[in-house]
Order: sequence, then structure tokens, then C-alpha cells
Amino acid sequence: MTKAADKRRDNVLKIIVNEYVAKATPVASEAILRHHRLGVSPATIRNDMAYLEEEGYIARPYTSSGGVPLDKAYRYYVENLSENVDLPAEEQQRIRRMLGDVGEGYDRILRLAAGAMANLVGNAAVVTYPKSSENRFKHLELVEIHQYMALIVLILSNAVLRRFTMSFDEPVTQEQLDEAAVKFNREYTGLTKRQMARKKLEVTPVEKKISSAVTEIMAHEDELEYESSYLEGLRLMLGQPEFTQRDRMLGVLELMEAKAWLRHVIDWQLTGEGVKVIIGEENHEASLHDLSLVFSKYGIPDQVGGTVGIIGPKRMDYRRAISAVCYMSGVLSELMTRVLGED
Amino acid sequence: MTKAADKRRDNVLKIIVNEYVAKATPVASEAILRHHRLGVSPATIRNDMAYLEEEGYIARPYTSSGGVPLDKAYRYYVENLSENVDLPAEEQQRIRRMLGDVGEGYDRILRLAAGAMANLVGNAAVVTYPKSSENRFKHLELVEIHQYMALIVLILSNAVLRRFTMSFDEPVTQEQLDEAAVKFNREYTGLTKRQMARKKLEVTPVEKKISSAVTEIMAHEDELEYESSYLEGLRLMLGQPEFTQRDRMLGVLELMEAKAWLRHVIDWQLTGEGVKVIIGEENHEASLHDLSLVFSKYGIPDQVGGTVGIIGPKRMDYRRAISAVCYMSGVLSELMTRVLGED
DNA sequence: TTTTAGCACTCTCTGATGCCGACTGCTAAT
DNA sequence: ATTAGCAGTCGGCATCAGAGAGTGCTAAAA
Repeated sequence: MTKAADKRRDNVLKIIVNEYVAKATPVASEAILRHHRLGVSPATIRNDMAYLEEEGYIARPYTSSGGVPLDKAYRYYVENLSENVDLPAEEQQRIRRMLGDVGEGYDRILRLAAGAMANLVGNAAVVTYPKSSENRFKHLELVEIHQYMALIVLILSNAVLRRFTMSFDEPVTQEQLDEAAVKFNREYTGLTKRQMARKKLEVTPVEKKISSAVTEIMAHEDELEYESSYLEGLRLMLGQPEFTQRDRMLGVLELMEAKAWLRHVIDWQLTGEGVKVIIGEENHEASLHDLSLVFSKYGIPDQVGGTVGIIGPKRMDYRRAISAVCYMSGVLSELMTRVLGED
Repeated sequence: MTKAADKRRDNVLKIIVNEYVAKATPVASEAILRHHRLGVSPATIRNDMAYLEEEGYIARPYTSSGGVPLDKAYRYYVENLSENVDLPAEEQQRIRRMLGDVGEGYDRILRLAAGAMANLVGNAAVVTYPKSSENRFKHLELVEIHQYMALIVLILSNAVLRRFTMSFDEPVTQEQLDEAAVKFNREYTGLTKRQMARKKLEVTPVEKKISSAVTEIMAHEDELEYESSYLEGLRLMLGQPEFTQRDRMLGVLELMEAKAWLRHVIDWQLTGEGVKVIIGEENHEASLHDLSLVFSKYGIPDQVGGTVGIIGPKRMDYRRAISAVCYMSGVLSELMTRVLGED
């Protein structure tokens, strides 16, 4: 008998989560029966709810109101109560069509990807710019701007490209620059910055200056990761009823604009594959304590990768969010593979 | 006598605007005297306010409350009542130090610039990516990725750089690509896309494909302008008391995220130099009817330029906003000049 | 003609009050 | 272990009254 009772309790919890996610109001014992014919009376449900409350799955905003799920409930729900589903085929179609062809650089596509995810789940979505696990030198180009200044274009293994200008103490010619570029491209292509440092080249002062700048950029690129990211759907997230209180809304807005929380997500991401779900208090960062994150890596393992994820109130449709993140990371990975070739 | 009275009325209007900007509450006749010793009684001020109301400068939220400025008042204020001031020297220092050195591409600096402005005025600020009035070809670079695919790097006259991959029907070698690059660089450097089209080169099929892609990119770059822009300080703007009502807040948030309004600003900007102020209903776009914009071009006239501006509720410190926009556009212009050299 | 004093009037804001409806917890019966 | 019934709790809403702020108007003064 206890087995059947356990099952019913799971069911009740599942219904509570679903209902609360949909309606954002405490769910009452009778409301549970209204839509789902379990063969029992409201009183039984109330007993079950009392049990769930005692065990810390749900809470009541005030005495004798309906129950709202706690972190523990969401966690249990994600782990045991919700079977993973694929994104509906039509949604998949729409996204694929929207992303269409590459060509104008990642910027546009990543932004669109974030926007699509956001709309899919009605919350904010973020996509970080892809980054090499360890960048490798791919190509260098030097263009004279004027006598004492050159434009340096550096392409790295993640197909990211950096350009910057550099001024010199002595005059330089385009010939000199070409020579330097040829040399660097011959010697450095395919190397990481550490391998480059190990290789002692004979260089002119001008070349030395260029090479150290290149190394610095590569180091910087290895660090910088969340600096550039695409966050879309803020309006959707902040339209959720949890943000009716003005200060909470502004607090979250501030958090989002600062983007410091992203660092946190990325750190977490370092461990393991697949879709990660962080619910409320599970976040180390206090400012995220009443939000949830669903995110995943994308990219090519051990080569390039970024993070794609969803952020919203704890009351979110985790099933949908997980599907969306999972699918989108797949699409983006595929896209990266196509762009980078077999490399 | 009427002359003195006019002057006093101007003064009253000025005080009303200042007070309302600071406090965001209707300003009462006695409140005006509280802080500013005009040599008259409250009743006189009331008469003046009645006059101002009749003339459409101010309105009352309800019978017998204080007055709030209308669009006409702000316009008059900006035009006649507020002498332009420079940004405080210390602020100038801080911004210059913050922007520091160029080097990592515009992205970072433009974002910082927007952030600084936003903080300066307590509203949202936007900086668009600089764009050539008409882009010129500057440099092309071709790198083989594999047999049927190449990475194309195109540098344009605004120092903007585009890279994209292209696949070919026939195998290509790096030698072929180098040859093509040399040819294009020799023939096309310094030309606009129209001049390029006029010049009929003899090209191989591969080169033809590359060249048409380049032209397309240049055309695209000429169009695309507001696509990439940096919007900072949303939290500040939405923290203003005019957005206590939830729907207005979400409405504006939606507007900001879509960024379609930027197109509007840019269109307006086309005419004339200097700092532009658009107040409330002066906006053609209905969605901006209760917001104000303060913006300006920056860049090098007839070469490259972008837009820098502030957006906020009509109740904003126009004097400060104008100073900030003016100063920032100066700083960015200077920076562009330095980066592009004399060109 | 312009300014001032005085006063009645209008409107917002706040807190108190009371009632309705929703839902539970408890007890006792099944 | 489940159910029925009922008393009790609490949020939400509408109503109301009083205080405070500030004006418009009128008539007198400058």
C-alpha cells in the first residue's frame, strides 16, 4: 500500500509543479483534482500535501493557502518526474530556417539563437561567444597604415579574429611587415601561445614588438570569455509575475546588465557534459538565489566551445527549457563544425 | 512692466522644470518660493502659473495640484532657459582614464563609453558601431581552410573587418588564393563598391565568386548600421519614477530590446551637425512619445561616423545630457581620428 | 494695472474597517 | 488509510473618513 501511496504523492507533486509553473499561484488541493482525476478525495490530497510540506518539498505562503513548490520539489521534478522530450519538430524547423546560412560572422547568428531560445521558453536566454579551449595561432596579417603605424590582424583557431593598430618608434615599410608576417605564419601556425614562447626565433625589434603583442592578445583571448555574449528576452523574463515587485525587477535587471553572473555559469560549466540545471539556492552566487539556470556547452569538444543557456525565475518550465537548450547547443555545435571544417 | 513680468515668468518656468526634473512631483507655487527668493508672494506665482498653463507650458495632473512641465516647456527650456555647460573637469578626467588606450577593437570601448554616459545622466545611453558614409575597400586576405573552402577576411575603410568562409565547387590552393588576393588588393584598394563594379577585371571563376561576395558584404555593410550597437544603463532609466507602472516599464523594455527605434534616431541624425534633442511628441515614432532623446554624431565627417545618445523619460536633466553627449562625441571622434591615422 | 491676503474648495493619500471567498486543518466516522 | 464535514485563517477588495497639500477666486491694496 505504501508503494501506491508514494506513487500518488509523486503524482501530486508533479501536478503541483506543473500547475504552479503554469499559473504562478499557490495550488489548492481541489484544484489538483479539478484537472486530474485521481480516484481520491480532496482530503487525501491534503494529507499528501501535508506530508510533502513536512518533507520540505512545498510550502504555504500563509496558513491555509495552497502549496507552492520549493527548490527541493523542482530538483526532484527535474530528476525523477519529467521525462525529457524533444523540441517539437515544427519549432526545430523554424529555428533551423531562422539561423539559415552562416556568412556574416557569428554575431548575428548567436544573437538570433539567443532570441529564439528566449521566445521558446518565455525567459531570458544567453549565448556566449565561442572560445578555444586553448587558442592556437592561425594566421597573421600586417598592413601599413602609415610610416609609424600598422594594422595587425590576427586569426585564431576558433576562427575568431582580432585586429588592432600598433605604433612603432622607428619607421616601417610594407615590405618589412610582409616579411615579418611570412616569418610568423611559417613558424607559428598551429601553435599555442606556450609553444610559441618555447620557440626562440631571431627577430628584429619591430618583430619582437609585434610578437609580444600577439602573445598578449592570445592570452587575453584565453581569459576573456563572457566578455562578449548575447542576452535576449529580458522583457519576457521580467514580464513574469515574480517580478511584479519593482525592486526585484530592478535588482534582476541590474544583475543582467552587469553580466558578472555569467562568469559563475561558465565556472560551473567546466565540469561535465550535457545540460545542467541549477535551481535557486543551489547557486553559489547569492544574487541568483531565486533564479534558476539551465545551460549547456556547445562547440567541438577540446577545440572550441561556448555556453548556451536560459535564465529565469525558479518557476520555469524546466522540461521545455531543457529541450530548448539541448537542441540549440546541438544546432550550434553542428554549425561550428561546418564552419571550422575538419581542421 | 510687462518686460519684468515676462522675465519672472521665464524664471518661474525654469524653476518648475528644474524642480520637477529633480523631484518628479508636481511643483507647487509655494515650493517655488521655498528655495528661490523671488520678491513676490505665492499668489503672484500662482497667477504666473495660470498663465503658463493657458499658454500650454505646464499642466496639472488634477485640479489644484502643482504644475508639471509639458513638452513645450522642455523645448523652451532647452532652447532659451538653459545655458550650455561643459562637463565637470573631474568627470572628463574619469572618462578619459576609463577609455584609456585603444587596442582591443571598438567593442569594448564603445560599450564603456555608453556605460559612462548612462551613469553620468542616470538614464540609458547608446553608442552605435561606426560606419563609413560609403565604405571603401581596404584590404583582402584569403586563407585556405581546406581544399574546397577558404576563409575570407575583408578590411574596410572604417577599420571594420569582416570574415567569412566560402566553399568552392573546384579545389583551390593557397597559391591561387594568394594570387587572387594580390590582384584584388592592387586593383581595388581605396575604391567604393560602385567604383569596383565599374572596373572590369579579368577573373577566374573562383575569383569571380570571391569578388561578388566582397561586393555583397560591402553593400551589406553600407546598409547595416544600427545592427550592432551598445545600449547600457537600462537599469538606471527603468529605475526612474515614470516607470513605476509595470506595463510602461515592460513596454519600454520591449522597445529597447527590439532596437528598432534606433533606425529612427539615425534617420533623424542625417540632417545637420551638433547635439539634437527630441522631446516626447516630437518623435515621429509613437512608441517614443513619452520619451526624450539627446544624441549626436561622432566620427570624422564624410568618412566614418556613428551615433551616440541618451534616451530617457521626458523628465530628464537636459543640460547634463547635452553636456555628456557633446563631450562623449568629441572624445570618440578624437579616438577615431587617432585610430584611422590621416588615411 | 499689478500684486497681495484670505478663504473655501478640490483632490490625493493613508489607514481603518468589514465583508466575501478560497482553502486548509482537524476531528470523527468509514 | 481514506473520507466527510465544519470551524477557522487569511488575502483581496471595496468602502469610508480624515488629514494635508495646494489651488482658484474674490476683494482689497499698491
